[in-house]
Amino acid sequence: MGKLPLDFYRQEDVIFLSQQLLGKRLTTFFDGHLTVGRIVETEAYKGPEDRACHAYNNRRTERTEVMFRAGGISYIYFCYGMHTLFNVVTGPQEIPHAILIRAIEPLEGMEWMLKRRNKKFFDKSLCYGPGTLSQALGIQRCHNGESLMGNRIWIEEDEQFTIGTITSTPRIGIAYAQEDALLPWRFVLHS
DNA sequence: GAGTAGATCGGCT
DNA sequence: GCCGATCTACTCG
Repeated sequence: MGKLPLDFYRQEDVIFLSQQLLGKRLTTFFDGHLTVGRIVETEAYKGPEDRACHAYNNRRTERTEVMFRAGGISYIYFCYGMHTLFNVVTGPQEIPHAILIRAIEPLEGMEWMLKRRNKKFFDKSLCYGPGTLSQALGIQRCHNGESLMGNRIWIEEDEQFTIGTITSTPRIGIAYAQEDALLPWRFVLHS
């Protein structure tokens, strides 16, 4: 219930969508274990015109191919030799936009998040950061290209939740993107 | 508490 | 062969 529909993901404005995802419930259901976190930080990667995007200049490789598919699927890749980063592919087919989910706050399934992260108690490091949130939710590289309409990974509305203040800043870790490194395409939700 | 080195490997030039 | 959409532990003080 409340699962975001395909129409949502197929919208063209990836900057707008990055802000819309804030406050939503990112949910996974693997091996009978439900884990849910509220999305509190995102970054927009705007396809061909964005030097920070893997699909900059419409570069098509085996890795970037999923971004060219129609919105509503995952783009998951391996970074710095040890981290799995989860993105939402958006826009129509052939437009390689994606949104990196950078942080969540745990809502359900805390004991499984702790177990996957090998931690005893909650603190901010549990799922605050793109690598740690993937680990807490059990997201792995084999889930790349998976539909967000299925029953393993999806995003749902939270009718109870009232959105707070959103601020925008430059994106993290993309100094190589030259002039595009300064674009204010990172969005943070303050509670 | 702040700053930084080291880990570690796939993707692409 | 280089370096990355990062995290953690360890240093120093």
